[in-house]
Amino acid sequence: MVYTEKRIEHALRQGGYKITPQRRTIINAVINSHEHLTPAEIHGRVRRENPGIGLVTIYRTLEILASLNLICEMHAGGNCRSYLMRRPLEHHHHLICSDCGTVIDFTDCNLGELERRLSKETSFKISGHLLEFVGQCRKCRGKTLVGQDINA
Amino acid sequence: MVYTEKRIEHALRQGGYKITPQRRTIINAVINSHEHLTPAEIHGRVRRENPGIGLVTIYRTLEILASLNLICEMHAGGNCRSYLMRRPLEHHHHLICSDCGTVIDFTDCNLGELERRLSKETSFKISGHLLEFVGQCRKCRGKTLVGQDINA
DNA sequence: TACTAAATGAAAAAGATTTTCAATTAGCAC
DNA sequence: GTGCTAATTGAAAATCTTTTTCATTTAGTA
Ligand SMILES: [Mn+2]
Ligand SMILES: [Mn+2]
Ligand SMILES: [Zn+2]
Ligand SMILES: [Zn+2]
Repeated sequence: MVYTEKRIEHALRQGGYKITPQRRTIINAVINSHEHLTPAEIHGRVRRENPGIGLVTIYRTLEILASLNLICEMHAGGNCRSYLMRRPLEHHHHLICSDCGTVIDFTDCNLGELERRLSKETSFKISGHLLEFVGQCRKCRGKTLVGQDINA
Repeated sequence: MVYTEKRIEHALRQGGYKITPQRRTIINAVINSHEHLTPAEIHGRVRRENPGIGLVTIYRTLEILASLNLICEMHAGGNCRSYLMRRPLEHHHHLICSDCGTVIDFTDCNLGELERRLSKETSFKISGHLLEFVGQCRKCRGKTLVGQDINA
């Protein structure tokens, strides 16, 4: 199921939100990028088409889109800035280069059984999960010799 | 293997860092908490023992401790502030309540095989992973009816 | 005890995100 | 189409978080 502009606008309407030119522009910027963008980056792109648009509107729109599950946030290791990214075509996860930031998507995670067990043991109603592997890409290997575990 | 003050100080010395009263206080604050604390929260606690200590010193010390793998950061969904947390006794992951922020640790993740495959396919040298489940705890359930997927 | 590089804290700077509020506008009723 | 109204927008200010600078202090060592 692909997230087209039409579908996203439909979802917005369903949620009781209005369709404004600003929102249209933002949605297009996000749809048309295959990268994970920060609000500031989205602002930069959106301005090319609509120079007057404010960064605040980006934040507000992204918040709505995220609340409707149309896009979502990404939390990379290292410096924990909030990176917003486009909603992909399907559930997937990331493999991130800790040096250059390259992000590779992958789709299989097989966490269903673990999720079921946790849910049972803790009485949580689990609604999602975040899985990221961190390492060094081929390019970046050979420069440093670190190897850190980002879990805790 | 438990991270006592002594062991952490040893690791600092090994890394070429000096042991200062400030660092001692910060380490103790982190060791003695079973919660995940932000730099500001750590500052608050540390000040009770050493009122003059600056927030900058917290940041600097936490950065060192993280670089030595003695503590690490946590990236929760929702508002992506960087939460620092104490290094637990072993590799583990989190189950987080999206409403009240309660964090439950769990240790099994069985990601070895997936990691090996990814590593092979992408030529990444994988050094760690981050796995978090998000949901609603028992208490918080019954209030709202959301159910979001935090992946992308 | 003296030396020196490392560490500290105050203050400023830099960034990111949120709040406020007056002006504008999308969607709807007529 | 016209007008109404609540939602939306953007500028500015306010908040927060994190980093940088720099003068002063201090831990570790000889
Ligand atoms: Mn933990
Ligand atoms: Mn992705
Ligand atoms: Zn890389
Ligand atoms: Zn809860």
